[in-house]
Amino acid sequence: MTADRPNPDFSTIAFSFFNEIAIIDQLGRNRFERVLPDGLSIAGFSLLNHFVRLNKDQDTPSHLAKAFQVTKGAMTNTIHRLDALGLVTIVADPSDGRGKLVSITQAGRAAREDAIARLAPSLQQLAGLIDPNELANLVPTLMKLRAILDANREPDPKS
Amino acid sequence: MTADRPNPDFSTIAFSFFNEIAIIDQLGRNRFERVLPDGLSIAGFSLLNHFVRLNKDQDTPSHLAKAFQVTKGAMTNTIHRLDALGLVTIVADPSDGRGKLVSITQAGRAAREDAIARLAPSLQQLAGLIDPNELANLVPTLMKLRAILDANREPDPKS
DNA sequence: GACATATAGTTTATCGCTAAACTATAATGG
DNA sequence: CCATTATAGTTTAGCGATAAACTATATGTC
Repeated sequence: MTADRPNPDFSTIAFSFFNEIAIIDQLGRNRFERVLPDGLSIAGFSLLNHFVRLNKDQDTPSHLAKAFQVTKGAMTNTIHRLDALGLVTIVADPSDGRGKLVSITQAGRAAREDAIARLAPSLQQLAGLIDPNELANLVPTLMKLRAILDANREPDPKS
Repeated sequence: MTADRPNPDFSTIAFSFFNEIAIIDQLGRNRFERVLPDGLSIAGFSLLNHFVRLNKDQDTPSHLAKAFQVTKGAMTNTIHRLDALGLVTIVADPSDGRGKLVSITQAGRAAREDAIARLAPSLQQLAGLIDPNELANLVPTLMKLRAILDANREPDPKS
């Protein structure tokens, strides 16, 4: 009678955990969003940042969607918004009639720099409030959990 | 030239942290959402759960919005959806012409029970994949961070 | 009591995301 | 080669959230 129910303690812990995660996500997202340049969203900034960090200047939408663990539709939207702002360019993939290639523009690089500069004060403030080590210690465990959750999704593995 | 920029290490850590948080939130949300009864969202379930956990059976929308750290508009939406499903009732507050009082119905309690039952296998699975202690150890730190982020939001404290 | 201001709730516009249907091109295997 | 199946990208509908404008009622003050 108890064996086939999940450990009640675990349920409680999991609820608390996901609840904190959800609130932190909301607060963090909000904090960064309101400081970003006009049309640039977190999604857009992350994409620009991706190009610079990995020192790539071309990538396909489908690969980007996988990298950010987001649906293709979401990535279409993000890319098209950045394109409208002139921060990326989209061209047909010469070697695959179905595909496209996305590149970051000079304006895109500049917008990323600008965004980082705007983010600085906010990060500066957090650095004064949070012990960097405490934060750093959390990351590996979160990565592990993320990997477990990612590898064990509920059914319908369509992609 | 470097003194007025945030510690680069901290920026990197913070980016990683919020990135993991965002992905975990998405995966967790998705995992639970697809297992919930038809019209019931996480927002709706959380609200029903709130009533039961705190053993309340009446609350005002504005208080609920604060409790969940959500805008009034979002709470209006959540409540109206639950009302449409018959899981809560909304009546005018007799002692305040502006206010309303939300109550959970019997159907709402039943829907919550049902949701918890449906959640069980998913939690069961996680319990087998994640060390409960590891998860439990994370929670206090996350709560502390959440409190800091909450207390130090960016400008425009309208609410 | 009247006016200024605060609070409760709703509405509308916008954003990012998912899911699912759809188009078009590739790749595979009789 | 042709039919099947897989993959790339787009589109549409729906959800939850924010922000800001709006209505209505309370409250505080002179």
